[in-house]
Amino acid sequence: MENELFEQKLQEFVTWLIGNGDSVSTAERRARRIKTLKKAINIEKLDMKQIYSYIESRMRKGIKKKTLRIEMKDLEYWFKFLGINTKLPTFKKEPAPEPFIPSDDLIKSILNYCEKQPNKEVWVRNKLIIETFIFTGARIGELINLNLEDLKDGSIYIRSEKNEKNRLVPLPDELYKELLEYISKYRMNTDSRALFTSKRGRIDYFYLRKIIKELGKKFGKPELHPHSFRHYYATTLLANGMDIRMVQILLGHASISSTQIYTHISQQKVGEIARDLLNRLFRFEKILGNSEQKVQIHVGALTYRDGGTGILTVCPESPHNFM
DNA sequence: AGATAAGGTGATGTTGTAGG
DNA sequence: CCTACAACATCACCTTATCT
Repeated sequence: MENELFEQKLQEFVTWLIGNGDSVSTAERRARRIKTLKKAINIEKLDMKQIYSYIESRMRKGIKKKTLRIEMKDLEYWFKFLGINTKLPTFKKEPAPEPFIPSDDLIKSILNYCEKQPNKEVWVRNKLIIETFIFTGARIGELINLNLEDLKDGSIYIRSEKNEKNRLVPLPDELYKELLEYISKYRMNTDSRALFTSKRGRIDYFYLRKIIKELGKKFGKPELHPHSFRHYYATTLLANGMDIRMVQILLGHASISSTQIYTHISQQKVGEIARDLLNRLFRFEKILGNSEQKVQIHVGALTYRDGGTGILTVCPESPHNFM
């Protein structure tokens, strides 16, 4: 009885949120969270003490601040809906964990495995899905929504459902040919428009995730997931010298700061190169350390701003002067 | 004007179901 | 076993707002 009343109230809350500009799915998610929060705290009236102890117990359980921030925001909306304007605790952003980036070897192994499978309808498709991920940087949602007509003139048109941030990305010639061959020979015609299909129609979000997940596990990398390929795409382009502004366009980022998330690996690469060089310099120091001899090692050419050139040299006795 | 935080929502992990 | 679908809690990506 009381429950029905609450459900009704929640429904009103959802409508209210939508009126305030939330999308349907966000509004429903907020309502669901309020329902969960109701089990732990009094949501009829504001009780800060209770809220603080709730936060404390959640943090003890190891729940991320990000999650708590979302929950507090939802509560704020809820109380606002009830006519209570309040400010609840907020939480500083935590640094994002390192993303998993598949190695070249892992990708080779997986593609090799796909090629060896007898069931061509499934595995030619799976292989091409992975290659499309790797060579376009598409998100899983974008890949699933690809249609036959999106493949044209050696490029693929990636439609982003939200914000109309669509983009045209180039495909390697070979991959383009393989995709055309897949369409004519292996594609299951269970959906009139979808590029990648299963027995029941357009390939399913959950099913595709499972395929990728299990391939990862098969090769000892359970961290692999569809978004890993997007990281691989971006870092490969950056590591091979592509300008970050071009990568931004290819990934469909509105702002460069989003693309910069992908650059840390290239920085790591810079670190490796630097370490390699420093190790060599350090060896010189060991060998020559006791010697009176002063040796200068040329490590590279320099171009000055005025156009002049010089040689960058390092004295092994004090290699730390480098840079 | 560039850094940083907040906010909205898509993505993921987990668990479970079910027909071939 | 394989393919496919679903709910849900939690988290991360990306855009926008805010602050220097």
